[in-house]
Amino acid sequence: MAEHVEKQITDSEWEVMRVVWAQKHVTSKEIIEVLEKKMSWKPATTKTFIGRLVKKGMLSTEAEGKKFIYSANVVEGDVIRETLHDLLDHICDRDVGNTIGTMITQATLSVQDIENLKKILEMKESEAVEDIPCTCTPGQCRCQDHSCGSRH
Amino acid sequence: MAEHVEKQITDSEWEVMRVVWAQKHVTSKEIIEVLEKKMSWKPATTKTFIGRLVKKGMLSTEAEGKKFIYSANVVEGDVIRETLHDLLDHICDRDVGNTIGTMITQATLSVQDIENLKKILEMKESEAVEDIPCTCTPGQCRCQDHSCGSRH
DNA sequence: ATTTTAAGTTTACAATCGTAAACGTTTTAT
DNA sequence: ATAAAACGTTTACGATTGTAAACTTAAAAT
Repeated sequence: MAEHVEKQITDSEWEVMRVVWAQKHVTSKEIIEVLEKKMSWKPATTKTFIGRLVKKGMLSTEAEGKKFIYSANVVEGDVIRETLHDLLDHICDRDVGNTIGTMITQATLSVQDIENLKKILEMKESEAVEDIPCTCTPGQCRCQDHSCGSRH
Repeated sequence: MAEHVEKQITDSEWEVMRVVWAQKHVTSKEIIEVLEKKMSWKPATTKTFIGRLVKKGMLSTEAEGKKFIYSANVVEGDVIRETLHDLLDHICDRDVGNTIGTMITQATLSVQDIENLKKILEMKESEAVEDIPCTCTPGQCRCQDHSCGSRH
């Protein structure tokens, strides 16, 4: 599992994928209905995105009976992971911890979530490093100049 | 602080912004040099992105002496927050906790980071909810059908 | 003072994206 | 059996993005 998703998906395509992920296999009619409601897209618009996703290899079609049934070729988690990875590519490694902190601060979490996260953090403790090296390109981060704490 | 950043920035533009954020004010020459090295961009390419960022209002120019000095109109943290927010827009509220978990799992964290995050989590505990309501559009998430745990 | 050089601005151009109509087939309803 | 509806495919078209050359003007070097 955890296939590497090379292809990025756009915001609009993501809307379509969510419908497919939510059901296991869907017809275009269902996708169109959901997004007509949510996004106010004309049926033609949704059709375009479906077509592009099929071309990109994100969706599979199988003629079930007479019409097409769509199913996803990538799992939601992988797309999320890939997106997060892209974001982390834009920030200094030393700043990742703070960014996660921001996320936690802004999120609504359940007691269960917090429980889980605490557990994950504890496991992380074993491999925690004293000082994270900055691997930024010189000129794109202050860490090189003077030893900066995180979140400059 | 924490201005709302309406304008999205593209990956390429982000590269430019990082150079500006790293120094407080830079000349185009410096930006060009850094990105010629890192991205193998021709000077003209970097110039284009600088121009677009100025037009978008992300960068300010002030003629210091004879030439221009660029400085950022948005802080890095806000752009990061905005990007994270956009990502969260694509996933079910009930799944945010897990997504953060994924992030923590994949990140390299320092002992200090873990310490901080634990503290944040503890503070979060007070406002932790028992069950996070799913606010997804019907048809884009399974939570509606049957009570699903997070990460379906 | 002229020529070079550097900086900023314009123009270019293909690829992708958002948005959608039009078209060709196949089903389904009349 | 025909007409109408539905589905997938093509075509369209302006906006944004990545990539960069060309142009203009001002500064620096000779």
